[in-house]
Amino acid sequence: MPISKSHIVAIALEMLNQAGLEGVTLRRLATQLNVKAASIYHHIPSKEHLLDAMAGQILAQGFADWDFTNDQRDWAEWLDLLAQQLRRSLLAYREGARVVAGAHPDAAATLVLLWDLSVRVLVNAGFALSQTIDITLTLINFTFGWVIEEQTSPPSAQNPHAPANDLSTLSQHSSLFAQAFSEWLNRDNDSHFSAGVRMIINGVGLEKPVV
Amino acid sequence: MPISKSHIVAIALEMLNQAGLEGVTLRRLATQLNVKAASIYHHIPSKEHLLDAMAGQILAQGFADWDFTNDQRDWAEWLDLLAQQLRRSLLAYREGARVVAGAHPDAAATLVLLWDLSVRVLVNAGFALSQTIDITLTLINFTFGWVIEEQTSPPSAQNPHAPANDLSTLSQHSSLFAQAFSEWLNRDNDSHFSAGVRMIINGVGLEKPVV
DNA sequence: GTGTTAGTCTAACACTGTTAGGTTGAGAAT
DNA sequence: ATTCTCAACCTAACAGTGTTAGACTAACAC
Repeated sequence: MPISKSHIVAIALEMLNQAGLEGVTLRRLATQLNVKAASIYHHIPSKEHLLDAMAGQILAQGFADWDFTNDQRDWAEWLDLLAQQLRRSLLAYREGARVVAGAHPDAAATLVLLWDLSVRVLVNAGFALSQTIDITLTLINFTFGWVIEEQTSPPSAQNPHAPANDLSTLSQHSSLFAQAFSEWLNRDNDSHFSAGVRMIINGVGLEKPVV
Repeated sequence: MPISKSHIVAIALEMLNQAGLEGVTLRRLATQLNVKAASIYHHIPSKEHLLDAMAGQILAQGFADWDFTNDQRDWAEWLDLLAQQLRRSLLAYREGARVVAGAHPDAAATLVLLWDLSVRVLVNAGFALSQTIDITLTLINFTFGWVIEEQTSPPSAQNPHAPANDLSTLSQHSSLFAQAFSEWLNRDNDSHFSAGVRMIINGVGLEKPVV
């Protein structure tokens, strides 16, 4: 049975979760496919294209069960749903946010659907056209930045309950910061992210033109 | 005159702006320093450390003229200043946001100062301790996500006035999106970013406990 | 049976980060 | 003045990377 592009991408994503982004090499990937590295080029023109395809697949999987036609949602619920689902999709793979953010944009067909739907929902909710881009871009870029940071220092295997966050290394410097940080640690990452999303959505609400 | 760590980092940053992140290789860097690649290891233990030092330098330069003691600022002005200056610092170098976001956190001493100051300003303004982390993290992660996206597709040399943005490739798919996008293009990137920052700050304002 | 072609292979190229071990030269110690 | 030390550099190599050229094989079409 010959290998196919989708098969290559599937194995590459598996390898991404096991070995991380720098662990995904063409020779290792080929070995996993019972094939030599050069053969991959018969299906994919370059590693860059492979990463693009992986990014596309990550998003496609993350939004597989979505209905992209319903643009009559409440705008605030929509934005929350968008951010939460995007984060979940990126978290599904090790360094997923980095992979998707680093991919060529046209490789992710799912993003087109998301953008289009977001503009339609926001327009239907009464936002001005130009605002719809600002709002969606703000939320999406926030989510990418958040998950990239979230995924850079994953919880160690030794201590799975350690904060998956860069801040832990800073907390020893200032007592006030350390106090704020330790209090902040009482909630989990989901709650932290939701707090950020809530603030953004609340801010968006203030931009809504009165009808 | 022997080379030094700071000299290496300075040339590496120069090379970053000229050749991009993937163009910064130890052999090219050594050539630029009139030295062989192995000699760099006498001053820096690994490329990872070099990238960390570059990230630290990018932030140190971007916030060189800052006073980190004044924590009596207006909280909203402070957050705006933080976001704007952070973005400017990252934009100063090609792929600067990627470099800083990818660095080990403790490599950037400037971030410690920023975090500490931010917590103090927000506490002084009446925010709860745990909120100060949420707020600062939201703004910083948003800024990183924004600038990473902003720097991934820089304006081409052929058409310097083209949008430095991924969205351009999407605008051909949907007419409503294309319309929103073209209207959005009438403003420049600074204005788009400021709109995002403003929304976030407005949302933060709603979280402020009443005194 | 012959031709075509998809799919794989071997071999190599030009790189990369990194290390081991050798050379040089200047300043300190005796 | 001579030895010693050591920082700073060197050459050479290793193991790995993405990528390409060109040869082989097996299956299908006519």
